[in-house]
Amino acid sequence: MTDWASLLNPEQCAAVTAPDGPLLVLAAAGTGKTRTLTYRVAYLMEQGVAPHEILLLTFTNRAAREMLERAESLVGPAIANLWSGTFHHICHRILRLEAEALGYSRSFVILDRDDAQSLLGKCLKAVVADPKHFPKKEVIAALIGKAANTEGDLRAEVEAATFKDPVDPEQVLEIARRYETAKRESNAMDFDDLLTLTLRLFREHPEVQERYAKRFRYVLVDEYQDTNIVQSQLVERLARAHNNLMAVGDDFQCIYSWRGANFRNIMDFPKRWEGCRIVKLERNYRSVPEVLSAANAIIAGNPEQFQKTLLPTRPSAGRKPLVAFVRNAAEQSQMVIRHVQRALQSGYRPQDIAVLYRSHFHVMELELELRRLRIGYVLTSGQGVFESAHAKDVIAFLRMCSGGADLFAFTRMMGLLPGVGPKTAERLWGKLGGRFDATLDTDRKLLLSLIPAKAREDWQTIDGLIGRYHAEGFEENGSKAVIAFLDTWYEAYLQRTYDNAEERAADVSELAAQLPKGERVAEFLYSVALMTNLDAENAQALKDAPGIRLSTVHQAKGLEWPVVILLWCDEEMFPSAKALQEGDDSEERRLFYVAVTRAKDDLLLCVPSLRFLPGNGGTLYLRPSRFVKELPPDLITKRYGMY
DNA sequence: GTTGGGAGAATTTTT
DNA sequence: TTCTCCCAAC
Repeated sequence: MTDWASLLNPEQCAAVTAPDGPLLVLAAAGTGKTRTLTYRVAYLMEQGVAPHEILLLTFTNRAAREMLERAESLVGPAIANLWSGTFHHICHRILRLEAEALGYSRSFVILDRDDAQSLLGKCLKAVVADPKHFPKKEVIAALIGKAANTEGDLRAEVEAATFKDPVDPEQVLEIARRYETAKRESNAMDFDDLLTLTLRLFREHPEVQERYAKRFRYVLVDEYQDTNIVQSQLVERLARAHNNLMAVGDDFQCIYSWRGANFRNIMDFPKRWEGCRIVKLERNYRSVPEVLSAANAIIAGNPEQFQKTLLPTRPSAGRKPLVAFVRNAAEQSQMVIRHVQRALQSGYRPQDIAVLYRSHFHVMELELELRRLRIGYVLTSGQGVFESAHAKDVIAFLRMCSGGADLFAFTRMMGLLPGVGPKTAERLWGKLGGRFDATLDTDRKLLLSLIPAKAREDWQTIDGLIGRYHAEGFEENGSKAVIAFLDTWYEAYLQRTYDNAEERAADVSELAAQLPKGERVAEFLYSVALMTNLDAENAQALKDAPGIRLSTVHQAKGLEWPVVILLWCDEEMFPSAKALQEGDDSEERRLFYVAVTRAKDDLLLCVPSLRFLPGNGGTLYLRPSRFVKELPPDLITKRYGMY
């Protein structure tokens, strides 16, 4: 028997060893949330709960992986039978088994954002006569997504939104209907569908719901403050029968309400789950007191919250957070680089240092400067590895080779051929009868005969690759397939299409190297749409790679570094002007709080006063962020100009 | 129908 | 500066 009390502080121990029933753990930043969750898993297993009876839901893939790793070190390889992952992953896993109950085939494809939006764009064009005076597909996509994630009414969403030109809600509804139909006809689901269709599956098929609810006798949810209505209903349906629900979260760190996350879910948890135990974790093991004081001051500005104060356990560092007022982006970059050099001199490793920012574009100048000076960095934000055109081409190729191709992969692949565009691709797909199975010689011969003369030679090469794919067992070794594709045909395509062909080819080689070993290509393809740049096989390598870290604050959630530098602490930048249009600044403040609480020892806030606008040479004067101004002067050190 | 050039717009956060 | 969309030429 494990002596839990000796391994955990009293509050953590209370959470870990809590009896059956609903449990809410309010875990402030850096108070051992992950530790508590993983020990809870270990505790349950020691009590005789089988791993396959436990469901562990997280918000990011990284959190899921980290928790599994840590749990494995406690309980050993049996942990493999535990279902853990993001809501999207778990729903995906369920739908792969149950999709037929919803009228989908089990081999449905997942549309990533680009695919989903271009499909939506087609529907929009079919409905709207004058697209110039109609919101763009991105805007419509956002409205549809908002309605889906909040179980809301699309018409109400449209009526509540403001547009340049008046918008007829009927048209938006019609676009949404067509989009639904289009997805169904092509056996495709977008990200939101993974959640909403699983919920519908449970609603319409109580026996399926019951099967999963029975199986998962214990449901554990991380980052509960960032769940949306659909997610909380899914949890409810899985856990209501047995009440063994553990929700862990911090209302201070709710930063995804723009995606439908509703921190009411955590605020109302005690009401919805009668007899729920509440445990507060407030002892912070991460940061020095100087950082915590600043964090507490920032979050105090928000009205509605569970009262929690970060209590320091570490000794003082004798150094307050530094607020550096600099002139512009160039000076900010210099400041960052000097700060990094100082940190390195005092013994930190590059990977101990993180530069955080509100939006991707905030880091552009710094990135260029780091590159110029050949300072190593790891950028974990921006376009994902799998989102670039060349990566998607390669994945489309794999999809064509491995089992039955889907419309989206087919269209993409055909579009690469000379003289073939969307219309021809559509026609070909129609003539194939809406299917293509690369394992069938008849399908391959038919397609080869249908390809227009102009593209025939290219397609013959690729068709040969498809033949080799099956003859040489590439299905078991995806990287061989990718390399063969690149060498035989794709590199030449890149050369004639892009001016940065070498870069892209190198990317593809890298991708080939990253393909999971020992996994069938089909398995990889199923979930590739749910992977982000953080989830590639080399995640571990990335974790240990040298170089300072550059990341958005959102992506930094759950992580920590000894030294944290925050860029662009200015009005309009952080808080972002766009976000303020949506409502009050409380979410931006929570986001700022998340940024500050990532720092263990040392925090630098950069406040440039001037920004060059994109385009031709305009400049904009910036005022220091309200979040900086709100910091009591005695908690920080101010510095004007460079070191 | 496809492709490439040119004009125009634009920078929030993620599964 | 970079991507996206639209139009005109093939």
